Amino acid sequence: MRILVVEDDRILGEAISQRIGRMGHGLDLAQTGNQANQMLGVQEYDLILLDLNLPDMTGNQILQNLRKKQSNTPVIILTARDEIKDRIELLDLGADDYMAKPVDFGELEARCRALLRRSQGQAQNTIEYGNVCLDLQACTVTVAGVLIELKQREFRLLEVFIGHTGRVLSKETLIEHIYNFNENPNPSVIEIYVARLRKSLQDSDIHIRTIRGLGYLLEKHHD
Amino acid sequence: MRILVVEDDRILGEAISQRIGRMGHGLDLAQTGNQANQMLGVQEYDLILLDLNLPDMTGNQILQNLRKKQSNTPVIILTARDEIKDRIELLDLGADDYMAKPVDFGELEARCRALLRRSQGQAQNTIEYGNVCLDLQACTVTVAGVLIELKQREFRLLEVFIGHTGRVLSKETLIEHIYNFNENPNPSVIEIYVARLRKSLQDSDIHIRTIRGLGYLLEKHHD
DNA sequence: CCCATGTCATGCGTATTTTAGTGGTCGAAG
DNA sequence: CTTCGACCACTAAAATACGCATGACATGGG
Repeated sequence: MRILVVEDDRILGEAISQRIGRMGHGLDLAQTGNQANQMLGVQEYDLILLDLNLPDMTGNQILQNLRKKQSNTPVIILTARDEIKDRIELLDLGADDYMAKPVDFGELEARCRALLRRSQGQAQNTIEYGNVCLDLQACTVTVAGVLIELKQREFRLLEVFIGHTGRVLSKETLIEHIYNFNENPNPSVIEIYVARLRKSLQDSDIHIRTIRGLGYLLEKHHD
Repeated sequence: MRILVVEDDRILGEAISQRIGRMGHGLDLAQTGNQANQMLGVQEYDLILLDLNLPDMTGNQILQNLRKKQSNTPVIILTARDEIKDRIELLDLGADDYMAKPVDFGELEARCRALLRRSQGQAQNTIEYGNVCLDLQACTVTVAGVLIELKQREFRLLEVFIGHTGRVLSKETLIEHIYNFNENPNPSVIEIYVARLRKSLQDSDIHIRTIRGLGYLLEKHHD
């Protein structure tokens, strides 16, 4: 999962980044509205943490901008202001949640988990597809109830696949979801991880179909 | 949209119901945990407002119960307690949001709207023409509901045809649409792909008519 | 320093795309 | 009505791009 943190306060931004980073997600930090908009133009995110008070524009504008593009990435607002009116407006604008500063990191993590879960169309902390079950918190995977070992990257890849079932995912798209902005690996690394994932999933009833020239597609097995 | 309100306090429950009802949604009110579980067994809801302190069981149990059934209906918790710990647990249990009592009705409405929007927002990106249906995300095509296999180029070509129904498309135009600027294939490749597409579409109710000297035209079949 | 993990480079096999070539069809002009 | 030329359909085979396996090379934490 790939998360954008928009926060001008360097200290707070870094603190959040660290915390989120430890959850094992790809993460970008924008310190101005402009920067944020640029990044949003280039990259699709799975979650956005948005500070309202930015030096160059209000979080409001960023949010409007985002929704205008038909994006439905979940957004959590961070705000020092606690006037209910504003919050309502933001929720109506398309924010999904908000938190008042000072931020309680534990709660922030929980809310991130809840929203990420929802945007994947699941309301549980484990995602199941076929006989494969991901535990997002423990970062473990079971196939038919048997625990299997996945490396971090493999796990994240599988997470993206299961979160986008029914969609063909190109190597580029997959890279965007499991790498940071400043990382530019060769798209062929995806081939490697797909290969490893396939090996790990060979006893499961799902498999990754390659669609030549387009990407990969997660499917249930039907022999 | 159909909403379940679980709230034992009669006054508050009615107030919420009225308010939500005015948003134009169908609504049921449960005053006990048992009642709630019963209703959840019979009816599928699009959103649940759940009071934590019920006479016969905790909201917790209802939530667990719900998630055990693989339901991913969004849930908003209503709670008088405002200890952060509890809230985190609930979010982790699969709640999507919470509000502290006393409830601000404006805010409640806004949150409901946000969650409903999100759960609806999984619109499918498909184009239909006749009995042919393109899924742009999965890059798949069905004819009369049956999945057919198309190569990448064939798919793109069909996409262009369906996106320009009622227009005669010259080979040159088609090439411009499915090739990059720097690629300059022989215009006759289009003939090949049209031939292959025709073969794939022979069981459909659309066909590609040749207009000699001008190009091709996608039409619905009428024998 | 060593091991675990992640990334990259090479070469091979195959699926897809493109070209080439042959024969067929259409339509206009004689 | 016939004939001619241009355009189109179709097959087979060549060329290419793509994906995969393997192993070598980085990197970073213990």
